[in-house]
Parts: sequence; C-alpha cells; structure tokens
Amino acid sequence: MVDFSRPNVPLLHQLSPASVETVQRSGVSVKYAAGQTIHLRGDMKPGLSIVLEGRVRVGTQREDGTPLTITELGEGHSFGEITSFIKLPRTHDVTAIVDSRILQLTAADNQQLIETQPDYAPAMLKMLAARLYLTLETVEDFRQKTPLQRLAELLVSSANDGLVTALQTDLAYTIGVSRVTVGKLLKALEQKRLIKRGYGQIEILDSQRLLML
Amino acid sequence: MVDFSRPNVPLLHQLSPASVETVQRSGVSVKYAAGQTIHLRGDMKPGLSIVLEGRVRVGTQREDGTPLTITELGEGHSFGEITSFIKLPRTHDVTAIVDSRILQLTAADNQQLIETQPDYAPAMLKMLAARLYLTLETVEDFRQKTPLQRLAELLVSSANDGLVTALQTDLAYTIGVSRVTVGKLLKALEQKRLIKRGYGQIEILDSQRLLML
DNA sequence: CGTTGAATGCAAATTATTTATCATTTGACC
DNA sequence: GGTCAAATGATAAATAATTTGCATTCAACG
Repeated sequence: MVDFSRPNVPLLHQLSPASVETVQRSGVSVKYAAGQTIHLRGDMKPGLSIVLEGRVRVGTQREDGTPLTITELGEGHSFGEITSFIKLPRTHDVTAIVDSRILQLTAADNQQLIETQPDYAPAMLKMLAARLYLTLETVEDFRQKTPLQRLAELLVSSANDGLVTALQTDLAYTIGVSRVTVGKLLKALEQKRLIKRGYGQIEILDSQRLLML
Repeated sequence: MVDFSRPNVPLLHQLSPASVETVQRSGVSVKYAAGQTIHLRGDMKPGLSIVLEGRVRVGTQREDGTPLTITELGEGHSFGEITSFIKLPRTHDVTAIVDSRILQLTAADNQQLIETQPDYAPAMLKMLAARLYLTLETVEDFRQKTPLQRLAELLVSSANDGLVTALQTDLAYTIGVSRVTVGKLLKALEQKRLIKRGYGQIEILDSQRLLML
C-alpha cells in the first residue's frame, strides 16, 4: 500500500557521487540507537532526513499508544520532505529499528542544495512524484478494492524473497481493517495455497495468483 | 478527501509574473470544449498541464464506463506532474467541464524550465509536497476514520459558501462506500440538523460539528 | 407544460466486518 | 527448561455495509 520504497527511487541513489558528498556536507549526521524515536506525527519540527546507515520504521500510534508500522526505510531513503517545503506537521512517527545514522538537513540546507546542486532538485522532484503516485494508487485501492485484494497486494509488495515479516496487527492497520478480519483473510488465502501463515511472518507461495484476486 | 486545491498552492500562482510569462511561452495552449476528454487513466502520454482558463474534472470511471468525479481544478492548477517526471501511466481521467484553455508542457519543456527558471523548481516542489501531504492524510482517513467522518470531512472541504454541488454517487466513490450508504449517512446528518439534503447539492448547516464527528 | 432520463429515498435480504472473548502457540529471557 | 508476555487462531453476537429492487422527485428539453 503506502510502500515508500517502490517505484524505488531513493533520493541519495539518484545523485552523482560528487553530489552525495555535497549533500552529506550540507547536513548533520545524527546517530539514533535501536528503538529511539526520531520524530512523532504532529511534530512541527521541519527538516529533511536521509538514512545513511541502518533502518527506520514509519508508522503511527493507536489511541492507547501502541505503535503501528506502515513501512520501513533503508539506506538512501529520505523522509520529512514535506516539512522542508511547507510548514505542516509530521504525517508519521519515525523510529530507528537498528542503530542508525541519519543525515538531518534543515529547510535552509535543503533550499540551498536546490539552488546550488544542479541534480538535486530533479532528484527530489522525481522522488516526490514517485511517492505521490504510490500514495494516489493507495487511495484508489481503498476506494475500489476489497480488503482481500488490498491484503494480497500488500503482502506481495512487502515480501522479501517470498517472505513477509510483519505482525497481523500492522497488516490490518495498513489495509484499514481489524486484526480479526486479517486473520480470516489470511486463513482463506492459506486454504487456497497462496500463502503459508507463520508467527510474525507470512510466506508467499504464489504471488501471481495473489495479484489476480 | 483528495482535494487537490487545499493547501491551496496552484503552481502558477507561486511564480512571479515574469516566470508565468516564460512558462506560458514554453508550452502550447490547447483549447478543449466543455465535456471534452483531456486524457484518461492509464494513458502513457506524458506531460504537465496547467489550467489557464476554465475548469476541469478529475476522476475515474466505473467498469461500466460511468464517469466518477473526484475533484475539480480551476485556473492556475496543474495536473500530470507525475508523468512529466517518471514514465508512469496517468492516475486519473481529466475532462474539461466548461470550455477551457490548457497549457501543455512536454517533459522536456518542463525539464528546461526547471533548469532555467530559478523559481520554477521550488514552486513545483512546494506544490508536489502539498499534494503528497493531502494524499497521505486521505490514506490515513481511510485507515482510521469511519465512513460518516470521511463524508463529513469531504462535505466541509468541498463546500463553496456552505453549499456542496455533487452527486451522491460521486461522494460515495470518493469516500469508498456505496451510494446507498451515503444516502443513509446523509439522512442521519440531516436528522442531526448538520446538513440539508437537496437534488445534486447539499447545504452545510454546521461545519463545526460536522468535523467533530 | 408534459415527457423523460437521471438522481434520490427507502426497504429487505444478504454479506462483511467489528467487538469481545478465550485458548493456543511462539519466542524471548531468566 | 520453565516462565511470561506477545502474537495468533478461532468463535459468537452485534453492527455495518452491500446488493437488489422499486418508488418518488427533480430538472432539462422538446
């Protein structure tokens, strides 16, 4: 669904090695320990962040504070672009999954890069366009597709080597239904031999047919 | 929901008068008669379009071909940015509502403007960021809010002087439920004296309380 | 001003989803 | 290896939404 990593255009990987250097020198590299919060939904702290090392979790919280994961971002991926262009609150919580190094750029740093690095604005535009496309498609999925179809798509798109590592609670939140419903849908998919349920993970047996539901 | 016009940052209005001139000279102005299709979802024809005069309808079609309106765009607003940055299909149908004049810029035109007009890339970035923000919030609404809440938000955000001009079918599609459900919800809202139902239109009586559902 | 297609209102039957609850399984940790 | 909290499997009852069908209302247009 909102899989920020597809079409895969991590900002940093769009830039020439020289530009990557310049970008790194423009910001401050901050270390976050595993589990540490980088920022929370609603925060008004602006700025662009780029994952230099490690891996972060993007999500929200339930009312009771339980964290819910929407997606994960690895090296080269950025977040917080919106706040570096417009004065708007953070849309998601971001937390370090493992010990990570994050390049923090202020709105001013970002602005300067746009003005001085010829390949920076195009890279940023391409990345934002890709992200907007995926998010628009997610909205259309909510409008037009059934929970079963959304679940199947989510599983296929978040699989690594045919294996999805995610809690049913998070899958449920991502596709907008309850955990019980996800449980039922997964059971149905397993009975059709499209997946195999596991503890904290799901094995994809037939991604072709999953996408044809 | 996906109200492309809020936070209102039409591309053209972000630029200096001189830049607007340059942009207009960079593309081709095309006239479309009322009702005429500009492009369809799935089309691979890339390019950025800007509404110079008139008004366009953004939407999709049902399987039977019935058009469904998601939003409308007026003068100064742009569409098709995504396709001018990445080779991806059109996400929506766009049709002229009234006789309109649309500035068409090829991906190359757009690229050149980015490189030569200093305020063009920042304007485009800001607009894309705003649109991404709204779309992300729409996704969160689908995840967390009830159809009633989504409907109330949609009504408030698409009202003009307390009046929403839209078919129930389109409202239903936008919030992802059936027309019958929208009918029921509207009835409930009317009984609470929050709205007044009309033919092809809905009068907002209390937007404050609508947003507190 | 009467006709007509489109839009809306509404109801019944069916299907889907949620909530609440509990048992079972799993993996982390002592 | 035993303990414990978290995750999963599963079920029933309650609620919500869909589908289908039809009646009514509206406005455009001849």
